[in-house]
Amino acid sequence: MAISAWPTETAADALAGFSVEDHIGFLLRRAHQRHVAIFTAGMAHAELTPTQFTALLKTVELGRITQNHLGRLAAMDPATIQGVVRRLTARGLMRRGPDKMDRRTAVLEPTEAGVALIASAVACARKAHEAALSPLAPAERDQVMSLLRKMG
Amino acid sequence: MAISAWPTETAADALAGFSVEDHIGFLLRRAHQRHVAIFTAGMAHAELTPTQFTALLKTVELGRITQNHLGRLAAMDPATIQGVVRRLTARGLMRRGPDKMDRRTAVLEPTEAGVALIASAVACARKAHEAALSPLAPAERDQVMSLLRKMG
DNA sequence: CGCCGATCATTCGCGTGCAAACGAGCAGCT
DNA sequence: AGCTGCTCGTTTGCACGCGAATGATCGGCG
Repeated sequence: MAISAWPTETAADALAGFSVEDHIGFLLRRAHQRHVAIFTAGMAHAELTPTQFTALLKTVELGRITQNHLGRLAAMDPATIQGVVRRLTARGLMRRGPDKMDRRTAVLEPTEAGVALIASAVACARKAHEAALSPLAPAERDQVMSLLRKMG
Repeated sequence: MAISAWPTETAADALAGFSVEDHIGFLLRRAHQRHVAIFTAGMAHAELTPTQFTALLKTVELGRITQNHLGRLAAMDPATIQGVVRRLTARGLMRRGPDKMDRRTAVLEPTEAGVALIASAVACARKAHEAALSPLAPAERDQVMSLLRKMG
């Protein structure tokens, strides 16, 4: 019997049937990379990264919001949102002010420039969304959005 | 007519019907983040990041490979794979040697420690794969893998 | 009132991810 | 031989992303 003649434990055994290309993490990383590339190219004139766009848009939508709260809505931890907000305020796209009720928090609100920029940025984001999904049929686009939402 | 009474251009117009949560980039970023968290937790004992795991696995599979070639297979650009390989070689999981035929390239190969580590790492990666897909039904898992492959 | 756990924001360190620029080496072509 | 264009690998700079630690503040509870 050929099977019993195999070594009991080999690296090949553990690797059998495993391919990185079939790993969900690999596919997610690749798809995300591709979207960032598409988004960045389309957003060239506005110079907003995907995370900066998300943070600024949420701020414009909500008007006044705490930094950590904004981070939770935008799926960024406190350490990350801190840097994003710092870069956006440095560019004059949002403003930070103190909160009279809670001296720990910094309340954020968009500036005129931020509101003005977000309109054209949304248009670019729509195009990036379409471009990233362009390899898929319309029904498939709905599917992948729904499935990713469940995985979130 | 109410419509003609509206302002010609407002930020609200551009934002109408747009929600970051419905943007493919946002969903990809969130799903990817979640997978990295799951993978990292499961790989705690091996101390391999997803990219390090991918690079090491590919090296073990192929035996001898050029750094840039490895990067292409693992979906990392030259600047990124350089850092990944540097950390893996520093930990003694792979080795770099010169190529007699082409003095530009550095040929990589796994060490004994690298081969030994990859076996248990693959088991952890399988678990992370299952855990990341756990919110989905079996048929949906195949769907999302197939769709992400098309988007790659 | 004082204490204590939770929350807010910041900082450090490490690891991706990529554009851009660079020097070295290879191959083909004249 | 020289030239040209390509590839290989590296470095720098910037931007996420997060674990962990820190300090300030808030809230509730005794």
